[in-house]
Amino acid sequence: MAQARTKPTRERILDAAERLFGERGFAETSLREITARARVNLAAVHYHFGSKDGLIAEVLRRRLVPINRERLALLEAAEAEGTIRLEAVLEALVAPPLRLLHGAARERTALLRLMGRALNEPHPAVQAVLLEELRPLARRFARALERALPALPAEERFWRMHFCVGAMAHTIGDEFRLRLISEGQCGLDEDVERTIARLVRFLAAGFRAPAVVCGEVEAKCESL
Amino acid sequence: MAQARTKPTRERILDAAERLFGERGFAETSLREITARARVNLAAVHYHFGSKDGLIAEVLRRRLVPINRERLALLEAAEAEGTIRLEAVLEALVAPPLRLLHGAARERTALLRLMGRALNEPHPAVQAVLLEELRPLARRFARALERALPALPAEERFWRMHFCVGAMAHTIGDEFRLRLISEGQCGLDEDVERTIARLVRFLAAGFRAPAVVCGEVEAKCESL
DNA sequence: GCTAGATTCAAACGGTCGTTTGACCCACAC
DNA sequence: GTGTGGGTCAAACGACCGTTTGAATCTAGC
Repeated sequence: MAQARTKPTRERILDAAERLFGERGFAETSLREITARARVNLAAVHYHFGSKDGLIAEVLRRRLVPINRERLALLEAAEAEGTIRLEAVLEALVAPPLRLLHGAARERTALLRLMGRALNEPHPAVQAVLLEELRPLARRFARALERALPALPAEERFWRMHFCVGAMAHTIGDEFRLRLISEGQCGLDEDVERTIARLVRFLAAGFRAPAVVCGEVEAKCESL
Repeated sequence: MAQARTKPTRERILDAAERLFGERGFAETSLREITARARVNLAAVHYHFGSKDGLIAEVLRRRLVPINRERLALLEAAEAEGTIRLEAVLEALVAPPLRLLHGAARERTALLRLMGRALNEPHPAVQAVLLEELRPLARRFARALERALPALPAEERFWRMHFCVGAMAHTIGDEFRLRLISEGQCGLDEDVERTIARLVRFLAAGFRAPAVVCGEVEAKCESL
């Protein structure tokens, strides 16, 4: 903590904001709470970030950019092999954010709840950052999945990517409900690599399921 | 609309609140916006609901209670047969909220984004309602899944329920990102029953995947 | 027609919010 | 020493928030 005192103001604000946004939400956290926790003057936020929206965007970017860089690196490594393994693609998508759970124990729940929740935040400043950071990534992964599953119809592939993102975001952002479901038997404090393996296996099996074809809907009860 | 004018104040408030909460979020929507849209006096909110938190809780309950009633009805119907089919259990969970998409076209996005997002809302009033309404439901479904998949280790089952909830919530709440991923090729406006079939098949395949066992994590790259 | 209770109304309350201002501090170049 | 500019500070601004009040209005029952 002796070091924390000498940290530059800008980072102290980001750290405090990340923590409080994660615990309480963006709109429910005031700049006064953030600057009080960071032991910094209220006006410093506007000096360094321009506005509250600017701070929100920077809080998100600070974590999202390295995560996405690692995702792309893992994806390229997976593509370097001759054939693309579905599991490798999925792991490239879900592992980087989950591995951040190994960071400082105090910060981790706040940070990750924040990231998981940001996906569903209607706030325009939040959506703008996510759109900018995630759009090229989505295109890259869509192409990789197409190569890994050439037989799967495009429509079905998109829907399954959608399901996949939901499962990942919920895993990242909402440990609480897992504990509720399992009545305390499961939690994110178990080995992270095992959690990743569980998620990847679940998703891979879903992606490999036979596609739902036209005319099948009415008959699905009998056919399954 | 001639009828809408004669609707009781209480329902006019709920309708307007549902719409605005869905579009903008709970904290970002003021009671003044809600009462203005409902063409109702500001104080009517406190007369009918006690407080803004009371209104939020009622907005959620109005949709959640019938959905959960239908979920339980479908689940009991599925259990009435001798053996529990996994697909029937999953459909009982995901179909009721998705079928609400058939309601009035204007309202649907707002309503469902609201429900999907509420899961990740840290606001205490929101969490209290969800906890109360979802806890008994989670226990019922956990038992049904145990019967449908007796060979699956409990730990793995809980994790997969978690993944499942995430995929469902994201499907319900975030059509926007699906359109983004698919570059406009997919959307929730396709046949709802087919969407349900897609989701159920994806989830069922995930649930049926072999469990991740101890000691497997390090070797998973080679074994898969 | 009158009363009692339920509902609606305009107006204001105190508080908190994001933002702005202008003075102040201090390290460093000249 | 002096000026300069990046950074910090306390204080205030106007706007908007959820909530409260007390009178006005409506609706039944007698």
